[in-house]
Formats: sequence, structure tokens, C-alpha cells
Amino acid sequence: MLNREFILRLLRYKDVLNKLKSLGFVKVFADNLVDAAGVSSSQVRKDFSLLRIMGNKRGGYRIDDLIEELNVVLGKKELNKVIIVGCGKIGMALMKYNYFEKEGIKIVAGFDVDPEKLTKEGEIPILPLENLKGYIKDNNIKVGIITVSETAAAQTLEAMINAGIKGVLNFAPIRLKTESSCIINNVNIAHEIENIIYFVNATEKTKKSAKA
Amino acid sequence: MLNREFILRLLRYKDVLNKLKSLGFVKVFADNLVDAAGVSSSQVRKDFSLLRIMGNKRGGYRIDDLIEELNVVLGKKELNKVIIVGCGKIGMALMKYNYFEKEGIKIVAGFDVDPEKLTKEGEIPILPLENLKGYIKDNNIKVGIITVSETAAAQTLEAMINAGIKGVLNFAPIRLKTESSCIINNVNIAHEIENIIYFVNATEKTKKSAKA
DNA sequence: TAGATTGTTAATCGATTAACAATC
DNA sequence: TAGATTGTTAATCGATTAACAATC
Repeated sequence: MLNREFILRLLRYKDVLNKLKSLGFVKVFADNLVDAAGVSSSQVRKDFSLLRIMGNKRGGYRIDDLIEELNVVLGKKELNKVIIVGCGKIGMALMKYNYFEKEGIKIVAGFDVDPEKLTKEGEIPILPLENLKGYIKDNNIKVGIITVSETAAAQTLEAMINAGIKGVLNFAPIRLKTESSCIINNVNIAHEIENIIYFVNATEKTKKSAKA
Repeated sequence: MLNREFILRLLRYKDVLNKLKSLGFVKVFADNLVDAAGVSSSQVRKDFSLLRIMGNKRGGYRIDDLIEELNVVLGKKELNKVIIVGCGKIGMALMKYNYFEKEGIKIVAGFDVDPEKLTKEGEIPILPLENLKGYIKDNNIKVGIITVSETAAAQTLEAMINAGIKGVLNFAPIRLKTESSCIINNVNIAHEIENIIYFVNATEKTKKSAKA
């Protein structure tokens, strides 16, 4: 099993390759991916080598082959159905996020405890939490997104795992974890901003001390 | 200058410590942070040691001291004012995201090219992009969030850097980079989900092959 | 052929972990 | 004192990079 950073690089390669393909390119050199994917050419070749993807010396790699191989590794055969639990502002924004389609992701349903929010009209139904387990079983859902409040996050995770979810992207501002085999990816938006603030301050300081 | 993962750990420590403090705790042991922050106790002690934060053998660390030191390192003296460029669904959701306040972050304005979206009413004004440079100068803004479309992202970044922005959190699904000293943090939501999908598939496969 | 690019090995780099002496 | 916890060093681990032979 490969690591997170490696997989994120593969996803970037895939996006760039699809763009190049749509522009009519047939072949690509490691160097062409360097800028667009933000990696070194050593790393591109190493990554492909690890996946047993072979290019031609002097001829580069065939884009179609690369895309196919990457899709196999990334497990992107069929459309990936995903649910969202917590239909607040961020949850609703993600339900309508139109970049998912291009990546083979489809948000198929939302879930919420608030009866006011429920609806079966519209493209994506919003259902009560009680329906979660049934829906997941009926539709063979593996992955869900948590966009509930900090206080509800832990119990929401528990309910999702209980209902059979195997992978979770958590946007609630609290680090979730589990003893079960469920994969959890915590994204803390505030921390991402604070992280930037730190580096902005740090570079300012080094500049000032360089001047002095 | 410290690295990204280190800073993210410090941010997690800070959140946990503030919670403990609000519960009335005065002291904390490295072990208390292990579960909540998702790190090893070795790492907690190592991290504090690197920051020259000293505890008492057998007595642990004083929570107040830790919080203060962390705030110094993280550069969190005053409220951090942040702008958002791109007032679509995700941008608007972030403008109203109420967890920022607790972290000392305030979204002070939105910017958009669409005249329909502009408003000076409401808590947070939405202004035309032409006002960006002036606003940033007048209000001493350093950090901005990009929530425009993929196609507009690169030119939006350019405009922001031009206007004096020093740090950017980018949610547009394209990797932004710059020759300038501006810090850029790319968050690709689709990739985060695809990353989970990979690991869910991978663990399923290893389980099946274990059975066979 | 000459030159460009791959594929792979070894070197480097850095972060995490383990271990344990110091000491409260 | 005995026991628990820190602080730090050294060992480990793993990922990235550099270098270069192979070869198209």
C-alpha cells in the first residue's frame, strides 16, 4: 500500500495528463510534468517506475497508457458515489460542487438531523439520519463526507461507521479517529489558514533580520 | 523556519490545550496530548523541546505557559484578517464559517467579478475586484483565500499578489505556484476524496487476499 | 552517430521513534 | 525513597534527490 503523498502526486499527474490529452498531445516527457504537478523529474520517473509504467528512452511516455495505468492504481473504474452528512453551508456547497464530476465523484445524497432541511426533490435528496444505514446498504456506498459541527462530529462518525462507511473526509474542526478499519482524512480549514499565517510571519521576520 | 507538519501539530496542541484549560485543567502531561492530537509522546516532548518549552519532570507542563508559547511561535497576537476572492457557494460558506473566530481568524471582505454579487450591507462586504489593491493597503491584509473557478484561478492569484497579498489558501482545483515570495497552500477537495477512495480500495484488496 | 531521456541505484536528507539518564 | 515523567541523544525509518549507465 502506497502513501498519501504518493497518491496525491498520482492524482495531480492524472489531471495534467487528461488536460494534455484534451489538447491533442499523445506523448509526454517526465520534464513536462515537473511544473504542472510540482515535482522533480527524478520523482516523476521514480513514481512511474514504482508502478511498473515503462516509457521509451528518448520517446517519453504514452499519455493514454499513463492515464489507464493511473486509473487502475487509483481504483477509478466506475463512478464513485459519496454521501454527505451535515447539510449546513459547507455541506450544501460541496453537494453542488461541480468539479467532482470530472474526477468521477458523484454526491448521491445528503443527510441531516434537522427535519426542515429534508427534501426528496432536487437532484440530490436530503434524508434523515435514520435512513443512513439503509441507504448505504441499498446503494453500496463506501465513502462519506462529514460537514457537521464540532460537537456532533464524533457521534456522526460513529453512526457512519456503524452504517458501513469505510472512508471519511472530515471537515469538522476536530481530529476524528477510530479503532475500526475506516479510513479517516481530517481537513481543518482554520488550521490551513493559520499555517499560512505562520509562514507569512516567518518569512517577514527572516527578511527583516536579513536587512538588519 | 519550521515545517508544515510541525506547525499543524502545534495548532492541534493549541486547540486541545485551550479545551483542557476551559475544563479547568492547569497542568498537562505529554501523554494527555497523544490521543487528542494524534501524535506519539516522544514527538510531543521533542516538539516542545525544539521550542525550548520546558516542563517539570514528574509535574508535566503548565497549560497557560504552553498556550502562550504556542501563540508566540504561531504568530497569533492580534486577530488575523483574511479576505476571500470568489463568492460562489464555497466562498460564501467560508465567509460565514463560524469556527474561524475561535481561532483568531476574521474574514473581513469578499471580492467578486460578478456585479450581481456585490453588497456593502451585511456583516461582510462583497466588493469588486478593482477595489482589491486599495482594500488590502488600507486594511493591511496579508492573507487571502481563493474560491474562484479553475479557469480564473491563475489570474486571480496574480491579481492578489499584485495587490500585496503574502499568503494564499487555494481551493480552486488547480495547483497554483508563483515566482514571488507569496506562500501558497493548495487544497484540492476532489483529490482528498479520491485519496480516501484509493485507501478504501487498497484495504479491501489486502483483506480479500488475506482471506484467500 | 550524437544527443536526449529513461530507469535504477546509491547517497542524501530529514523526520520520527526508541531508549534511557536525569530528576522532581 | 520509589516511581513517574521529562529532555535529549542515538537509532531507525523512509522519502527524495542526484547521478549515471542504458538505450532509443
